[in-house]
Amino acid sequence: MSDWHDWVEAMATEYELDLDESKKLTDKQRRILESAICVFAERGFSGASTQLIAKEAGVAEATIFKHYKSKKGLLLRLVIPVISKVATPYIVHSLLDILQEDLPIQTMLEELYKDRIRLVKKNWEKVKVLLVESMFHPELREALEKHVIHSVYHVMSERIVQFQKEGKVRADIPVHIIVRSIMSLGMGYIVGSNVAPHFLACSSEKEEIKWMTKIILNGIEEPTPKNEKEGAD
Amino acid sequence: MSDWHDWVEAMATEYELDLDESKKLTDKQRRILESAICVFAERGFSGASTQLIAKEAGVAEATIFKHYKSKKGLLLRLVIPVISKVATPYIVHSLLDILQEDLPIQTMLEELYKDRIRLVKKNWEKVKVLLVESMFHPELREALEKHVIHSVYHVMSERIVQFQKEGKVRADIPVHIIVRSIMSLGMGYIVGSNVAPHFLACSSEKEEIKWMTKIILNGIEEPTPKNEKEGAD
Amino acid sequence: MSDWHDWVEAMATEYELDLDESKKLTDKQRRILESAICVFAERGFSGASTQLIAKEAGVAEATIFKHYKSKKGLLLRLVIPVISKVATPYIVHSLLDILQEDLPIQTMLEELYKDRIRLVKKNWEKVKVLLVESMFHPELREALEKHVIHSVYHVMSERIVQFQKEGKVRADIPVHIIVRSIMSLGMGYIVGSNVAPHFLACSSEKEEIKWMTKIILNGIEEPTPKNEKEGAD
Amino acid sequence: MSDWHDWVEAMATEYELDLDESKKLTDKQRRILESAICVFAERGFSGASTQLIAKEAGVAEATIFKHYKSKKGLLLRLVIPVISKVATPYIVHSLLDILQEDLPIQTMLEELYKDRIRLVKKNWEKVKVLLVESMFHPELREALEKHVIHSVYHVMSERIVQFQKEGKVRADIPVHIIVRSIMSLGMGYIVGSNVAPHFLACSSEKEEIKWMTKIILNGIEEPTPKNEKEGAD
DNA sequence: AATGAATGAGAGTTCATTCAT
DNA sequence: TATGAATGAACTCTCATTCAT
Repeated sequence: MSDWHDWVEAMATEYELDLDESKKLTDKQRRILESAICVFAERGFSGASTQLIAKEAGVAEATIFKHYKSKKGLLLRLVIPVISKVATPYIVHSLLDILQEDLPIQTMLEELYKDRIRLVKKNWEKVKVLLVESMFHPELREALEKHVIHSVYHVMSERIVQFQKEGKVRADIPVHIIVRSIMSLGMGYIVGSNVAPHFLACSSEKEEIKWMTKIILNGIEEPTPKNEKEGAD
Repeated sequence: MSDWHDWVEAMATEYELDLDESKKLTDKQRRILESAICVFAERGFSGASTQLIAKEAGVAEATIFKHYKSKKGLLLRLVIPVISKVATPYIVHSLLDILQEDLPIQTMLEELYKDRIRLVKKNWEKVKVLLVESMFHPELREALEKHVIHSVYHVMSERIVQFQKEGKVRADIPVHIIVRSIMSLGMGYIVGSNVAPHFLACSSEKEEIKWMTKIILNGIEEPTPKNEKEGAD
Repeated sequence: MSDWHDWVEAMATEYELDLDESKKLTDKQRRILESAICVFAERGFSGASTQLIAKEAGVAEATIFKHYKSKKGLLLRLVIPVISKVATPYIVHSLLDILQEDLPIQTMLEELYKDRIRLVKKNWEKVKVLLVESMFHPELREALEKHVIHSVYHVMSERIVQFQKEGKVRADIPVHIIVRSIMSLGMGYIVGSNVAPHFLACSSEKEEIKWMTKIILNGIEEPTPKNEKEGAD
Repeated sequence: MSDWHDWVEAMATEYELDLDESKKLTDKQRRILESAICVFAERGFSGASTQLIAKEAGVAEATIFKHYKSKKGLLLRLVIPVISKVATPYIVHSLLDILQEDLPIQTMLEELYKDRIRLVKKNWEKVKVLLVESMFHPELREALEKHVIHSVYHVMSERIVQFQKEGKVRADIPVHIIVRSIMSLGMGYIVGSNVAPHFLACSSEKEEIKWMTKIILNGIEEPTPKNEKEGAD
């Protein structure tokens, strides 16, 4: 949380972005951004041409370059906010909100999933662009890793450790695996509901979240009331 | 499992691929393929230039087109085998091998993870290309969905249902959620170990698999011996 | 005469041509067109490279494609006007002007030749391109046939029939042969004067036209001495 | 008629052609030639690719170059014979045969047309290639002009002059115009029957020839027995 | 005699970007 | 501010041709 701000600034400066949202976007600027999100999401950064973005936005190609200096600048203009404004501080903050509330684990997890899933679904196109392009642009990858993943991991693992100390989470499981598992189920749901919603994510969101939480907490195994379940193993 | 063969044939025909592996590849052909995997994985399909692929392979650009007719043909030549030869029949087959062996769940899951993870890790670059490009090429997406995801889902869900009937898996959890959760944890591990291995996947593979399996089976919650944990639910 | 308009529109649309001449051509656009006519005429469509056309026009190659979308579009931009604007309506119109004036046959033919020859000579390069390329581009061939040849043939044959009815043209000769013969002599002169002017077309144009007309009307045979048909000549 | 032989030799040498027909063509050689004629006729020299020619001939591309050294050599191999073997000596010879037979003009013209038309129709594809390509290859144009056109013109004009002296052809018409007219009608028929046979050449060949001859000899004008037809002019 | 493999040169076309207006 | 015109560089792909076998 200390240096993403620098990175954002540096990127914004390098690509001459104006990140001050108070200077409200003109109509054309907004249309360019929307068009760009859409085209990037559909064809990827390299596959998108400024020509097409301009056409979809209903502006001249040159206009894009008046505002964003370069194609990559346009990408960053879309993606930096996801990292800087939306992602990191907001994530961490709202995460902390939830984590610090001293809720029972189950409620906490449910809130967590509900919140995260809503967030990602609302920004799905942007998130998709960010995830895909972070594979091909090292700066993006690093920023994503360092700021988003790391900080999320950080706050979550701290809370998990606390839960372990409180005897509410099994202390023998390595923390990183617990954190990763929680995240994996969430991502799995989102990806599944975008890739094959009809059989990978076919219940209501509420149901899905309930079960994901249950599985994380109690696993899928039928509890064998009296005798040890793994006796035969 | 019935028509992926047609799709593969159709694609191969459209892009004039010779899928008969018995016709051994020339040295140059092999180098082209290797170079292509590498460059596609690094920069994505659109971002990769045939010029660069040729240079890395140490051949003339024209040579690529003598063998693969078009850039997209080259992509498919890499990616179709992952779907057709490696993915579908192999996955299903080896999956069935494991699923039908009538092992206890835990062993089965461990075997499953071990096998799948090894498979994906071995072909990670190809898999990465396939996953990313399936976002931008509808034919790929459809093939992946229809043949790989669907068939894997199919065989797995059948086995889960069977476990449920045998009273070994909780029958109240919807099958699709169970299947997705198993897959999610696996993918989460693989992605994590490629994205941020130092904190998302820092144990030995064996350890990781062991814990993933445990979590899936028993969850993370500390069993509270006396009172029922789900009493409040 | 009913559907050439559609064809022209369709072609113009397919190749994104702006046929509205009121939007005056840029200087560069004009130079591109001139260069293209010249290069196509010299080397044929396939033999001409956009690179050369660009060089001769003194513009960048990319500029050509900004204006004409494709090489074939450029060809059509040259050739459609010959069919649409110059050829069909103009030909028919001016043909009708001449044919309807109720001139004696000889004057009519002379006017016809004079007019047609001037027209074709002025646009010789374009016409040459059109003729040659219509051999290799079916759409062109069809348009040429359907619209130019057919409509010219139509108006001419009607007039000839009328002449035949008036007893001014021998009624036993099939009309199509008469029309073709008139056209043949004209084309023969034009081609001859372009191929071997020094011995195939070595008189003044006026002379040539006079004699062509005479031959069509009275043939070349020496009238058999008894009754003078051209006694006054 | 003196130096076409040199030209042919020079060309043959330059392109390493073996013109000695006694060395019978292998099956593949023949297939290459046939394929080449066909492809050149369909797409023009520049538009034809050796790849396509090879494919249509059912041989490897390299095989073409074993036999003909270069693409242009292949063209000349097709086209030189039309000029050298078929065209010039044969034309002149058979022309002379006809011209010298001392037939009445009408019979002579009919024979001429019949003979020429048969010849051209039989070799139409080759002739088409020759005509079109002579527009783009100066050597071809010169050879065609110098040897074919010139020599044909030469023998024909001599015969016409003779007819004029004999009082069988009007002496006031310039010879070149007469020759050109005869050729024009013939070419007009051939072109017409290839371009728009249904309305430009819709009678039987015999009929067509009969009328062409009639028109050349007596024109199309209705003989007006008593009063002067051009009194009003 | 015939070919599969290979290629340098160049084809047409698109790219992101600049600039005068 | 916004754009039409323009472009150099790079793109995918095809060309005629060579060479080892």
